[in-house]
Amino acid sequence: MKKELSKQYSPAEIEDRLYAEWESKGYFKPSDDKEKQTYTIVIPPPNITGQLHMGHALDNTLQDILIRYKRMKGFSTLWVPGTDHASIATEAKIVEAMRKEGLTKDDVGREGFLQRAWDWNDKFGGRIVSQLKKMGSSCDWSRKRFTLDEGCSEAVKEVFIRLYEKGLIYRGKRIVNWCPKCLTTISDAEVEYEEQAGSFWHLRYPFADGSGYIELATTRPETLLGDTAVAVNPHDDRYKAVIGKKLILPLVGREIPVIADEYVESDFGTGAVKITPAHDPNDFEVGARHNLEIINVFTDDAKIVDDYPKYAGMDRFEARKTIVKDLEEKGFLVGIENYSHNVGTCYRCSTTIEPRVSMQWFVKMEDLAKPAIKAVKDGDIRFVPERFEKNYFHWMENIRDWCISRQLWWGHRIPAFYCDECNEITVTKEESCVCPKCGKEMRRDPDTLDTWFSSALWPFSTLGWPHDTDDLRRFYPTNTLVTGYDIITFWVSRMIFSGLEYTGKAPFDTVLIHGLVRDAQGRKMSKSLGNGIDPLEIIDKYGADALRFALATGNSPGNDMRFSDEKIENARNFTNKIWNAARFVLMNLDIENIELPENHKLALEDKWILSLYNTLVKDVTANIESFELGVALGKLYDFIWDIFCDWYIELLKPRFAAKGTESNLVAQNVIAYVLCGTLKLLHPFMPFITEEIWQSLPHEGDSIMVSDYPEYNLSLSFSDDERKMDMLISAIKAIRNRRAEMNVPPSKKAALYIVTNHTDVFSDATAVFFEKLASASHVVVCENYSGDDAVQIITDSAAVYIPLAEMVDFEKELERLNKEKENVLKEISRIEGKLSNEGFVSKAPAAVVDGERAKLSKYRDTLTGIEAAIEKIK
RNA sequence: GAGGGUGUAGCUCAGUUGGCAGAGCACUUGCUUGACAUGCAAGGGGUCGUUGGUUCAAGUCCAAUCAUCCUCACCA
Repeated sequence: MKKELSKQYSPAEIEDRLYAEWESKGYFKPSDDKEKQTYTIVIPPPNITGQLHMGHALDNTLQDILIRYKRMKGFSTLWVPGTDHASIATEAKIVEAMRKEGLTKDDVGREGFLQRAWDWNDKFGGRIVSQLKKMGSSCDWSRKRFTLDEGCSEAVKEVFIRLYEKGLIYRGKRIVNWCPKCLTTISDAEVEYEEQAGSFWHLRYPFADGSGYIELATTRPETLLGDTAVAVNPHDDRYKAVIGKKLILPLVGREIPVIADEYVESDFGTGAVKITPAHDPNDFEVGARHNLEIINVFTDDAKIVDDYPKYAGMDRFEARKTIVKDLEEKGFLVGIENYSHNVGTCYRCSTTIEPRVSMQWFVKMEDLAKPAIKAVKDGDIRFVPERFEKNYFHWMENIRDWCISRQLWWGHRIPAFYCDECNEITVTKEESCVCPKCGKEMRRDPDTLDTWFSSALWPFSTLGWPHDTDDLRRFYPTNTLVTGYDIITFWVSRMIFSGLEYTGKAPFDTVLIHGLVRDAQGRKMSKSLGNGIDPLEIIDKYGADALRFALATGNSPGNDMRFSDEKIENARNFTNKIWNAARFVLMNLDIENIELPENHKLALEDKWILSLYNTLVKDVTANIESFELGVALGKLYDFIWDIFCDWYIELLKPRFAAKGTESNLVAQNVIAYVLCGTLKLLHPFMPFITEEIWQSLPHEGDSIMVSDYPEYNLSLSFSDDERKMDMLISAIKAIRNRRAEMNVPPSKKAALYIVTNHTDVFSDATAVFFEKLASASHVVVCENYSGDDAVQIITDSAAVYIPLAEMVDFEKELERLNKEKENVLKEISRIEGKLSNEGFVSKAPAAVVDGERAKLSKYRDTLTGIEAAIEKIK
């Protein structure tokens, strides 16, 4: 049972071994007992393109804390793992890899391309899984899923068909965001706007009848080729007369009308706007209202189309220069103004988005959004912290239809078929079909679905939906969703409306939001900056527990955090501290079983540590229940380091030296009991080290991870003894303090005379503490001290005299005492002021008032002591 | 344009329901004290951004203001 432990903790030796044991024993799977209450988390599936980064490390640490806690609390827990095919990101990587081989998508064809994509998944999908295992994540790997596996694909088809039949999915010619590099549409949510310095070109368009010009301004002169009108505000007096007149489009020569539309703001620019329905979302709407022609001027990759021979094949930015030059030469350019404006870019490749009119599939959002808003308003789902509900509402209340078709191959192919003969559309789960009207073989839509369409179904598709499986009945709805604030709109909101629409239930009850992990300077970690930190390197160097500690401690929900060397070193030091505390305990342990502390004749310090431990159990439990994981971990840190190590272990050393005594036996039982319980409290946060130590201690059961979580126990609450121990501790600290002030080395032992009313506390039994911890040669508790030439240390419960007269400068000592007296008097008058305030005494809770009274009496005792000391010196 | 976050020790950040301001790192001093120098002990260092308000009591609640960061929308 007992092992020799090395002086320094070496995580590398134990982590992989323990993880393999846990997994092989099936601890990650839910309990077989189907009556047990369940607790379920689905993992935010990492993309198969990447490897684990610090964001994942944080996200999964938090999930593992929750799932391990609930497992120990007796829930049947399930953490469903999996990966996301990440259509656009993966496809871009494969295209890039092929480019290096000199190949294009068309060269290898759809089948060939998909083969490459699956190969990619085999190669990289598994890597992220092994990285999650390194973190200690207790996922049920037997239930691992992939957004593109058979089951998820079936769920996607089912949803598509249901929505189509309900009229909530439609196909339409709309203006969409087109990425000319990725060669696909992207949704509104996937567009990132960035401020760019640009120009405002003032142009003039001549009237067809030769009666002068109308002046307008544009940031995109190259789209002039597709202009089909110029719009003004109907109430703009400057232009009322010209509404309906024709203009000649410069360079092109086409006749276009002047139209009136409320969209135009009279006081912006010249009050006249060129309208290009094919290449601007607002213009598209104006065009629709006025029945304007839609003239597309760009190819897929944003080059000018062949219809304009002079510019054909030019890139849009090159065309801009040429067109501006031509306009200038022909006298249509009035001037150029510097102008900074927001430009939409692709969230994957940062290429400037080209709005483009095309036939796409959309999800009609209005009806889906309403119940999703209600579920959060009603509290069926809550966000932690709550403030993110506002973001959610804002997004949901202003939602526009969701463009779901993507011109990509890697993804769920849209289950729609078209008849080239009679234009019939059929939506079906089948892989091919013939036209129900004319019997001709139908052509399948070549496009795939937005990758978020499948991740929106993740909480239930992973459990077997649309089939009514055991897992779905047992584990759905899930409980907590843990994710970063950056994907609330992309993912969380879509899971909520999807869950409500297809299963009739909110997919989870709580959304725990965390922030970003930034570098030590507070910068976002990114590839381009090269400031990313690899969690696996950290694990190799410091261990997974240290990494988990560094990520979980001092972090509060929804807030960004910095990751730094100091933080991880502190975490590593903490693991080492725990290791050595355990090592000390084991060195002094010869009991085979830990007996409950109630059965023993407990010493003061035993009751004190048990009482503090008991409070810790209550606090940590409450903090975890309310998702204050950082606070809970902070309390564990303080208890282990400051209370357990720095005090209790030190207090016990004399008893451990006295082998074979009853007191020694009691000490063994109490310290083992407290250590064991504390390890359990810490286990969800730091699973490896706690398991390794727990296995070395006397224990029942096979693993700490399936042991019972400690419960608050009223019979371990000893408030009197806490107070008594505090008297001793503050006396010891005061003595140390004085000795340090006087530069007395610890090796210089001195006699202590303690004058006190609390002879039950300052007694023969506790004298040894002063010898061990306050450098006392011997301790005398007496009614009063009559010897002269002593250093006097006054606490609220005792006056301590150290005959060290030769080391003390009396004048300095008097000065110090007077200063201390002044401080105490200040405190006394502060509290007296408070207590003489009628409002405070009558309105504040009795406990607070009593607390103040007790403090006052302590300070008065201290004052008496100080005054006596001053008297003595004089 | 709309919404939100943050502002606490030199630095990075906690601070749960309002009840005497905390940690880590850094700094000063002293310690090879029988688990740990990845350690022990003692210490210095804060008008809790600013101004008002509510309250017996405000870092905490309210209002305003300054600084800073973010999200959403977007006017050509």
